[in-house]
Amino acid sequence: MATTKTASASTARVRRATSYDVARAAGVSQSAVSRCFASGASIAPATRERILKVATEMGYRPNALAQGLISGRTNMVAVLISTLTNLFYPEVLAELSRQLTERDMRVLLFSLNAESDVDAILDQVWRHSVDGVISAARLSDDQVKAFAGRHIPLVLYNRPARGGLAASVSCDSAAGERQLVDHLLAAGHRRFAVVAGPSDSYVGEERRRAALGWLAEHGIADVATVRGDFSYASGQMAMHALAQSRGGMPEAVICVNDLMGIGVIDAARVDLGLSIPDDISIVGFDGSDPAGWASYELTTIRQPVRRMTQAAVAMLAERIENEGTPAEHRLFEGELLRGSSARLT
Amino acid sequence: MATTKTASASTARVRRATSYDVARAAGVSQSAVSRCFASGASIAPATRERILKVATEMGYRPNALAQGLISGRTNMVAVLISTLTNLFYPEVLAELSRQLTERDMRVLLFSLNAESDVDAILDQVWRHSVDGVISAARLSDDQVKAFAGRHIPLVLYNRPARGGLAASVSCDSAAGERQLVDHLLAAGHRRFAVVAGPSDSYVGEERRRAALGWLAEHGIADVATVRGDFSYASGQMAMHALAQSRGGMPEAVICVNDLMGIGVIDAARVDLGLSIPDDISIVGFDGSDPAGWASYELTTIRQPVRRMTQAAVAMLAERIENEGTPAEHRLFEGELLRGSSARLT
DNA sequence: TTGAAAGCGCTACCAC
DNA sequence: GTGGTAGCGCTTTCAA
Repeated sequence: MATTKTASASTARVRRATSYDVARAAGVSQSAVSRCFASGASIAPATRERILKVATEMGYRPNALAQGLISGRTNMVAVLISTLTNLFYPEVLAELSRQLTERDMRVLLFSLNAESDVDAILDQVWRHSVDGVISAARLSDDQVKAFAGRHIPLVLYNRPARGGLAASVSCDSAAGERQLVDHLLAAGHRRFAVVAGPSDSYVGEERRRAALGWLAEHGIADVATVRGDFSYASGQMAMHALAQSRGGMPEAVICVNDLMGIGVIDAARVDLGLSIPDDISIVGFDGSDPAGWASYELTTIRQPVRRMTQAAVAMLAERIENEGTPAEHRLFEGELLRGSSARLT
Repeated sequence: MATTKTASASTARVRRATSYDVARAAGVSQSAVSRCFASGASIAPATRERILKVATEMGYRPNALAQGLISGRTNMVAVLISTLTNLFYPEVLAELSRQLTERDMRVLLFSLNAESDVDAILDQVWRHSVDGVISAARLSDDQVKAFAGRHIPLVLYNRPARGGLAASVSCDSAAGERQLVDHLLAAGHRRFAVVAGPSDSYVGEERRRAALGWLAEHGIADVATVRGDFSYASGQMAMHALAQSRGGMPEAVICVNDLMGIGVIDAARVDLGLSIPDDISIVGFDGSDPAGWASYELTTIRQPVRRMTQAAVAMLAERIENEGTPAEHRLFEGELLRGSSARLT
């Protein structure tokens, strides 16, 4: 009975059970096995039971690679995210992962840093046939266009696409900064400073412009601006720079993110011996956990991460189902968290 | 010349260029195209040039699904990680992503929370044919065994496998706690308290036992212990519990992670009006960024995340290349960061 | 060096 | 409801 084609047991590679193995063991066709694991396939309950039993015994699981290759759907979503060491992104990523898992999708993670070759990363995205992409990373217009060219749904997170090339969800920077500025104005502050982000950061610039714009509306045009890189240390440095500027110490400092706000608080209190908020008011943006810690109680705007993520995932899912879905931009308003880092009256 | 098989242009689905398309356009066989994108394949430089040129024009990229299906290698590594909202994991994840990318591997991310069905997640891992797995999440012995059964290399991060079932890298809890305890003893403290993690946390318990054990070695046996859940809020609550315990206020509080240490500091200073480190010394474990912030300057153990991750990735890569590589456990010593949250003399 | 041919494991479509 | 059959896009022999 032995055939020359039979590999000796000792050298046989360990191989996962395939639908053919299950079919043979259950005495059915391979198609039947396939239908067992499909959703709305027509199969007799009895047959189904039997096949599933055999499949379980053999530890059979459909091969996602083969499924993806033939069906054109991989149930994988690429998530592009920059600087995970930032306070805000880990929360976004955790939420994204949770929500995508809920919809039976997997996360192929690409975390970018300053040195990352974005085109090389996009190349990997193309090769892996992901069903869609959610990006919280900087993408050039050409890069965004490449998605459309390849018909891969793209949803941008906190960075609107110019020209409606992609869908997006974001937190309303203008509304947020208006709330913060109003809060500070109500407390009687008139001498402001802004701690901005790098000039190539979209959200950073948006928040900076929004704050300065709203201040200008209220007749406050002479606002000292210092740039940081969103980090704690850059917040500290910004505070020192403001303290030494010939304009004199501001009454209120508007930081475009929480982490720099925390750095500013520490520099003001620990290094400069200022009392907060008596000597100086400080506000941030994000609503990250540390902002709420008792040592800071930073007045800030809480981004509705959960709802934003929900929207991003829903929009992506819709575009995966319906290729034609037009670009859409959803703006969420953040909530003002009144901490004790800014004067109240 | 028209054939009945030709789909009309208007209804044709947008399709990625395949190696056949490139082959046809370049006037070579499909095999030649394949060899162009393989590493050590024999192909004439001239042919190669020509094919690559055509491929670029057509935007051709090898399909990772098909490659994985035929070659048995997907270049995907599953990363299992719990509670991304923790301070330490985002850093680990960022570093893992960076290092795996460097080795031309992709990260399939699975972020677990308390409600996650780990078996369902493992099921997805099996189906996606990943080349290996790095896990910083709780896995049962049976779950770890399942990897061996399926011949999928597994490296555990900060959680050794019982019985040498998997490779692992960890930070030496015992050595770390010894350093912390020695530091506190040198400052003259004799009344200690420990803020531990949940009893089902491996690292948490390891650190708790290490601290208590080393204290016992030094004749200090009566140590108040409070359990938290690694969160900031639980650190605050732990401090309040200690303050109200009939044993009286401890001189030194050992927290098994930084976040609880920070919570303890805030509760002690803000709520209880204690001065740190004059009234009480507090130490943590991890060496996360916030621990170094000027408001805290937490004395802690810095886990060498970079080296640990490097080791984890190297060990995984070796086991992917060589199936037989035996289990190995690499322990890294953390570095004591002397902050101002603990008395120095 | 090159091309032909045989799959990898599956879904989708077709008869029955 | 069920089984046969044709691919999905690629790597990998094996001859030429």
